Amino acid sequence: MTNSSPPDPQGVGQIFALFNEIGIIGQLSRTLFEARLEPGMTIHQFSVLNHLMRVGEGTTPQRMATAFQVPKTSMSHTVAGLVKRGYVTLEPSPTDGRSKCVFTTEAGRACRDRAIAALAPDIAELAPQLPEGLVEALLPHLVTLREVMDAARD
Amino acid sequence: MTNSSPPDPQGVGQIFALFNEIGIIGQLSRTLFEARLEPGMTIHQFSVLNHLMRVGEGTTPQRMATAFQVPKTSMSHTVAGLVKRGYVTLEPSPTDGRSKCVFTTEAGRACRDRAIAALAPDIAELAPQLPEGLVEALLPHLVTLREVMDAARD
DNA sequence: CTTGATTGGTGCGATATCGTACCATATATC
DNA sequence: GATATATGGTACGATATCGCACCAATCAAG
Repeated sequence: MTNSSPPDPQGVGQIFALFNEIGIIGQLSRTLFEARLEPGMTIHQFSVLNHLMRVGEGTTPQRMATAFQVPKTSMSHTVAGLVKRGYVTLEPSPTDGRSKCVFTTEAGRACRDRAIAALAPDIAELAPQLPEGLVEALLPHLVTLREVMDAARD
Repeated sequence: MTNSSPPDPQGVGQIFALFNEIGIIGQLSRTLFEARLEPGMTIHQFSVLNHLMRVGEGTTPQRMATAFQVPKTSMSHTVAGLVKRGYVTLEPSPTDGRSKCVFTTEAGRACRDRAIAALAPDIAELAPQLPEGLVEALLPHLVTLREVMDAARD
């Protein structure tokens, strides 16, 4: 407990530990996921596919870059990979000559469904090992935490 | 809600959403952290430094690789970076001719303290924006979730 | 309309991640 | 002790991530 500054205004150490746990769990779930995705497919690629289908088709790479909090060059690379696989198409924006718009293809939707189906067994195996009500207890609080952090980045 | 298989044994969709949130928050906090670490320093490098000081000096790279759930080549690379910066030393193991042992140097400890001090203001700024008791509500549940997942990987 | 600042995207180079193959040491079996 | 298997680490190549510089289109002033 690096006890240097005064009194620890409001559980800074606690929040630090919180992010530590979240990071570890994120890493564990990422490894879990990647093992089931089709070879060569990235979590990011899957996430983008998922995002398009959940949030809406036709967003721009830049918007997804900020949504995912990654540099635009990274998003560019991810989208390029999906294009190469034929899972999304990149159309020039009809309203803004600089932008492009991303749409999932039929193959993309199928791929996403396949991926989720491939993931489900692992999750179903994990589920009964979790204490009753744990997920329900965590999820809403995590959502608010994300919302606060999302809003906090000016 | 990919409604393909039968009845969704036990909130598989919920758990999926849970991991989704955790992944996003992890990404947000990673970006937050990286912005404050000294230039060229990775989260992984900081995590290793932190791990050594919290869990114990003298572990082997391989043990840390499994602890962090990353391939051993990645851990090797991370440790090499820390060695190059003079933050850890790699000694041959006295009991096992194959292994090496990792120890933090004085500079390494100083670096870790500096990093935490650099991070604290951001966290302190975030803290008051969080609902009362949120961290306390989340942390224990996240710990058990991590423990279950940790135990689940045979 | 012209100038200057902003914004979306790409090209490129440096570094990180990670799978495969490989080597050395250790452990098990006989 | 000899052989087989397992384990820790490294070398190397392929891909991912990301900062920086650049270009084109938009927007804001004047």
